[in-house]
Formats: sequence, structure tokens, C-alpha cells
Amino acid sequence: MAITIKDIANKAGISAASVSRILTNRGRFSEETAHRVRELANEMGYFKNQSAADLSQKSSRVVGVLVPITHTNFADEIIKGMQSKAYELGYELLIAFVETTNQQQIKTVKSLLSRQLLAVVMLAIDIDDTVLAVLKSADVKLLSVSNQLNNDIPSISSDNYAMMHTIVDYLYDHGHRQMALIGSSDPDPIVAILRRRGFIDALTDHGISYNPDFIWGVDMTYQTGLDAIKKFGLPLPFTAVIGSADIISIGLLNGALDAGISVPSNLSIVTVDGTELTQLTRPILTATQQNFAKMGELAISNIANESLSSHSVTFTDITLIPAGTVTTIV
Amino acid sequence: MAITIKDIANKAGISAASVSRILTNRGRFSEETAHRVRELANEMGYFKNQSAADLSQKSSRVVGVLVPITHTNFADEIIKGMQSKAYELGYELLIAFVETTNQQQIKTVKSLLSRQLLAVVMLAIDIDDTVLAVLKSADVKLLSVSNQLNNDIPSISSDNYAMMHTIVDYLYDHGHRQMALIGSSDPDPIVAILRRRGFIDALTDHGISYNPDFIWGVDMTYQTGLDAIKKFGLPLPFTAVIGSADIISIGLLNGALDAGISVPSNLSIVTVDGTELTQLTRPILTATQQNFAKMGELAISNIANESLSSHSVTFTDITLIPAGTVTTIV
DNA sequence: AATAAGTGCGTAAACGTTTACTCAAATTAT
DNA sequence: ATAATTTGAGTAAACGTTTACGCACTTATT
Repeated sequence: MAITIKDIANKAGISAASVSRILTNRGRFSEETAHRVRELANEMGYFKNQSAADLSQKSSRVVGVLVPITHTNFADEIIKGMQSKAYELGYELLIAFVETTNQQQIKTVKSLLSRQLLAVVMLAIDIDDTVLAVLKSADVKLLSVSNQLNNDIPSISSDNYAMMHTIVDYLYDHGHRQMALIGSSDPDPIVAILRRRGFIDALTDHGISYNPDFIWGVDMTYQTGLDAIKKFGLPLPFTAVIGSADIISIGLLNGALDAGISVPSNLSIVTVDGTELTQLTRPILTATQQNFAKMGELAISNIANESLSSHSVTFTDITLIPAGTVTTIV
Repeated sequence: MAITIKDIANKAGISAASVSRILTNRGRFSEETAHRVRELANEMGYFKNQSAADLSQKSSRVVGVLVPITHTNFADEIIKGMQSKAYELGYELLIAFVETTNQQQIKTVKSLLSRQLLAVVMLAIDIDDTVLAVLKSADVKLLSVSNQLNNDIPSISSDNYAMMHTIVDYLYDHGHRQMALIGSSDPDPIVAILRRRGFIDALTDHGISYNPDFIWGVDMTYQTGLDAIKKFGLPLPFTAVIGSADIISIGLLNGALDAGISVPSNLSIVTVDGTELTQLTRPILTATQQNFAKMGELAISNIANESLSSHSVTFTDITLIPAGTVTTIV
């Protein structure tokens, strides 16, 4: 029923090939006919059948994006960045939300891959080996953003190791000597390992021997933040705590408030991510910020740029934004 | 480069048509060859070329979803519902984030439409007439979820009018007589109109003459919530305020706290939406909850079900969840 | 004026899958 | 044992677009 280039060709009295050349702006054609064709296309309400186009040109300009459905809200920023770059370069984004369950993941991924994709971007996602195997068996570029999976797969993420140094330095300068790190305790995400290592090394640099008990957490959720305060009990054995994600830090803050601990006078909190969520609490969370939008843009540029696409990139422009949850200890 | 059904057919010593029949589970074939083919497909790492399939079967099972990039976080719930139903019924979701700017919208919509879509779902989006015209010119079903656009387009949303009654009744029962409603003041979204009307009518039902000044707001943002408190100044001329979205209500709460107004003793707040955001504040927000996941599921069922797809549906199962931001006035 | 280069456009094949039509072989019914 | 039905699978066309190739015609070069 839909209008095709053949319909346009008939009406214009030329061949479909010419219409195609004009509409894709490839090959040779006169500006005169081009004008007529473009007008006709508009009038007749023509929409390119992208499936047919994809089939014809073997390579596609579609980038699949896997986003965790447990919405870590910095994902929006990254997607925004990706989308703006994608439009600039003429790529198309195909966004799919994936559950944490394996089965759903495989189904989603397979359905994604059945569009011939140029690349698949995994956004802050930990993917299990069976899903990864499926992805690898397909002929697409893989890229992990805001997470590192393993050395095989190029990634774009912040320098998590350096980030921890920045935070620990800041807290140290404010007199803190006992600090805890709350986040996922899974060994899986390399990000978590890097953060832990950065945390420990930073403490060591300041001559503080770290207490393994002070690194804790089940997952990257609000509940983990709440539970952390309960777990350590009163009086808290540390004066400052670092939340590995904004939502965790809000859990920490509320857990502290619920336990009658006043923030920051009795507990300092620094959060990683620094999304708008940090603005919603009272006091406002002191946070490190990463340039998420830029990470998204780079992801697409990286995919577009054949030569670069095999490297991993770590962003080092991390800034700490002082706000209301850190106090100075004398 | 990729494996096609022809490759499988060759290896199995049968025709491509047979492979297609087996893999799509249509038509006639023996379980014996089927088994062999399915194994081969797996071994060889076959992925269906969905573009080719779409081209061949004229109708598609792809539903496009337009999501506002200014992430109203209940959208996640709705998407979750849509996705689960979509998988159940064998549909595919194509999610696109749209900017608020017109130009971006048109570009995104056009690129969406170039996949032959079965339907386009607009998620809590206000769309301008030019974009709407583009959508209508394409041969797709349209459905608006969690928003109503105009009578042309079927929609699935909560009964916003009844919701306001529920809230006003609740506040009235708790002794409140002066109430304000903060949300978008745009006349555009019909939702906003319905809420305002529901608010006014509910007040009238209780014999309260409403004050037009007490309905205010610029848009559905955190800032509007913050600004509302500043605008009315101290002492606030009302004892209770209704935030038209969770993020607005958090703005109201923080605005109040920043102004030294204690909640709920000096100001009661009830919020509409009731997402997890309500749990993040102290005190926790008293909220009405809508069944967002069910709305998403219904959206897909509705699209699947030819006969129903022209009706609008309003959800009436709205519950008010008491929490920490409403006090009783004596 | 003869040749070379460039321009505009048509022809036809290709992309991978689906499906209506066949038809032979196997199975069942009479 | 013959006729009727069912079963499994092959053939070929179709979906809408792109693109290599070729041809006629125009413009530039000597």
C-alpha cells in the first residue's frame, strides 16, 4: 500500500534507479529532475523502506544499544550524547532495554542482531558469558560504555582508579582518616575492582592502612546504601563513606538520617556519578562528575572511525563538586 | 559474509524454502529434517536477516516507541510492561528518545517510520502538529500512553480527573481546606486540563470555592516545584499542595525545607505518579499510584488486537499510598 | 571538425526471506 | 488393489532498494 520509489518514478516519468540516486544523493543526476522528484516524494508522502535499503546495501548504519532496565539514570546522559552524535554522522540508534535475567537478555540480543547491526553498545551492563558468546558470534563491533567487561572488548569509561584517588584525597584533606566504600561486591564488573584498588591504593598513599571490612556492598541499589548503615551500626566505625553510585549514596544518606546520624556533622558522604539525583537530597550530595554526554558522543565516533574502534578509552576529566555532605574534621 | 538460509540449505541438502518453513515454524516439514536444520543453524551461527524478512512479509511486528529524553522516570515502568507483553506476543520494540525540539522530533520520527512499523506509541509525549502530520501520513497505528493528545488518537492513561478527586478527598478528610495544585500550566496536554478540572470539581463537591491563584506551574520539572514555594512566599496561603509529578513534589518538599517550612507539620504534600522517587526523600512522599506496567502491557495488547485499537482506555485503579508528607489539621 | 571527456539516465541483477503453487511419494480409505 | 488423501519438499516469484554497467547525448579540447 505504501508509496515506493517506483510510484514516484512512474509519476515523474523516469526510472526507479534515478529516483534512488536522487533520494540518496549518490551518483549522477540533474538538479532539475532532482527537484521534481523531491517534491513528488514529499507530496506523495514517501517513506523509505529501510529494510529494503538495508538488504540491498549489505552494510548498515544501525547501532544497537543495550541499556539496563534498572535505570541507572546517568544512562540518559550517555544516550543523549550518543544520539546527537549519531544523527550528526547519519547513524541510527536502536535502543533495547535488557533485564537482568539471562533468558531475556539472549532473546533481546538475538532480536537486535537480526537487524544487521554495525555495532552493539553495552551501556553500563554486565553481560554473562553465554550472551557474550552470542554477541561475538555475530559479525558486529562491540563496545562497552561506562563499564569494562574484559580485555577483548573495547570500552569507554571514566578512569575509575583515578576517581577514587580524587575522592580519597579530598576526604583526607578534610581530615578524614577512616573511610568506607559502598558498592557492588561482585568481583565481576572490572569497574568495581578498579574502584576498590584505587580506594586501597589512595589510602596507602596517605599512609592509612585500610580495613577490608570497610569495603562492602551487595549491589548497586538504594537498598545496599540503606543496609550499609545498618550493617555497621552505631557508632559508625568511620567518619566518611563513599557511595559507588548516586542511588547508593542516597541510601546511605537516608539510612544515616533514619538512624539519627546527622550528615555531614557525624558522617561525610561523597558520591560517584553526580547526576541530577544529587540535587534532590537535603543536604545536596558532594559528588564526582563524569562527562557522560561526551562518553556517548565518543562511543559513536569510535564506532564510525574504523581505525580507532579497537582501543579502549578512559576519561580522566573527573571533577569533584563540593556540596553539603562533607565536613572538615579537626 | 553472514550465514543465510541458503547456506544452511546447501549443507543440509535441501532447499532454502524448506529451511525457511522450518525456522519460522510455518507450513509442512518433517520433524526429522527440522531437527537437522535447527542444529545446523545453531552450529553455523545463523541469524535471521530481519530486514529481508520484513521486506518479504509486508506486515511487520515492530512497534516504535517515542520516549521523552527528559526522563520522567515512570516511563521505565511503562516500557517494562510493554516489553514483557511484546515478547509474549512476538512483537519487537523499537525505542527512540525524542528531544523537545521539533526538528529533532521530525528526524527521529522519520527514521522510525522508515522501518515499516505496525504502530507508534507515544509515551507521555506532547507532539506538535507538524510531527503529528508526519505520523499520520504514514500508514501506522498511533497510540498515546500516559497522555492524551486529541480525540483522533486513541490513548491509554489514568483517569486523571478521578485521581484528583481521590487526592482532594484524602486531604479534605485530613482537615485541609486550602489546597494548591502545582504542575504544567500549558493548556496543551489534555492531562493537565483534566487534572485541573478534577481538582476544581472536587473542591466544589466539598463546598470549597477554589482560588485560581492556587493552580500554578511552568512545566513538569523539579525547578517548578522549587519555584512554587518561592512564588507563594511565607506564610504559605494553603496548608496542602499537590505536585503533578514526583519530581515536582520533590521540588516542593525541598523548596519548603529550604524556606524553613517543616513538612508535614506546616505543609502537607501529595504527589501524583508514585514512582520509586517518592521513597528517596525524608519524609517519604504520600502519593497516588498508577499501574504503569499494566498500562504498558495494555498498550501492546491493544495494538495486537485489531478490534480494540481504536478506543481510548482510562485506568481507574488508582490508589493513594499514605506516607510521611500529610498531616491532620484539627 | 574531429575526438575526448563528461553528463543524465535506463537496464538488470542482487540482497535474504517468505509463500503460493506444484508434484512425487507415502499413507490411508474403500 | 485401487482410489483418495496427506505429507514433505522443491520452484519461482515477490518484497523495495541500490548499484555496476552501458548507452546516447552534450560539452570541452585540440
